[in-house]
Amino acid sequence: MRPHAGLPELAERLRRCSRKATGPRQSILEILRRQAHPLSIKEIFAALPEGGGDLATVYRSMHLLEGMAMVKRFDLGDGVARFELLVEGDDGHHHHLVCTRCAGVVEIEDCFIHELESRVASRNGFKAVTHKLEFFGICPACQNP
Amino acid sequence: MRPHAGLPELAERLRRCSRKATGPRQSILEILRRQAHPLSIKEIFAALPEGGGDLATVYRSMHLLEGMAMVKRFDLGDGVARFELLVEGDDGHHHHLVCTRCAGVVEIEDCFIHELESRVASRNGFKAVTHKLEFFGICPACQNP
DNA sequence: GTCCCTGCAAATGGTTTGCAGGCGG
DNA sequence: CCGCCTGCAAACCATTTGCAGGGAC
Repeated sequence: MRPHAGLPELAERLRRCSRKATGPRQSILEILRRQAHPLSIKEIFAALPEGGGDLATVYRSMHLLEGMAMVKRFDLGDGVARFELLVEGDDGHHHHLVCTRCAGVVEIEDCFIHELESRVASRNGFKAVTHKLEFFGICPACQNP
Repeated sequence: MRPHAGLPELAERLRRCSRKATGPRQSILEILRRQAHPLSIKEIFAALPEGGGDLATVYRSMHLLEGMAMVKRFDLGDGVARFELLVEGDDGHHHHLVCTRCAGVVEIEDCFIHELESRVASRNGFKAVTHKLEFFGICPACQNP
């Protein structure tokens, strides 16, 4: 995976879209930049510096960043949205293997479904077909308590 | 797909687990029995006969039925749980192709992921690995408005 | 100076729960 | 009869929104 851009470059990407590189937004991007795994809104909010932003602001920021394709939203099936920072120009398509005991997450690099995707699309006459796929299981650490 | 059991047989399955075959539960099973596609709680509730049950009762019933493996829960990514009736002894594993415009659902019979599943499991040392996979696209009807 | 953003608080929508009475087995 | 179930209402949790003041450019 390509390394993420530095904070100044991320801020630049915001300004390029006539969006403001405000304090809370830079904090959020910095938090995501340090994380290999998807973070929930609550986790991001908790990692914010003291008084560094409001929960509603985090929600609004994630919406904005998602719309700009600067972050990608993942649904790990527990009713909580999670986000990962995107490398510019990458669509961030990949999957996760989630431990159902400790909620730990492993990134799965390969995506093996694109061929199936086109088969599913043509068989049913659908266009613009995408997919969501996540794996669940019990991680090594949780197998021996 | 094997046809679903009749209502008496479904009621029998409840009693076998010392659960009561009450009015609301039978109504819910009857509604699901007629449906090929997953139904949301709201949809089930709306299909109930006049005064045939409370919304909370539907939630509680779906929980119970899911625990008994009489229904399967699906998450189509819109924050609403949906349910399908299960044939006894079947785990109901399959996937859906969802139209992002009209929310129509096509059932995808084959599951082609089980081999990948074991590969993902052994590579990462996980046990009991399962997966969730749903496809999204634009259905034929919605392509020509 | 102009809008975009923020903080606060209240609203929303899906889902869960506490409680007292009711019905199935 | 006993305990599982139900209806009603209130609680919960993630997320969204209205509003007025404040800051980035």
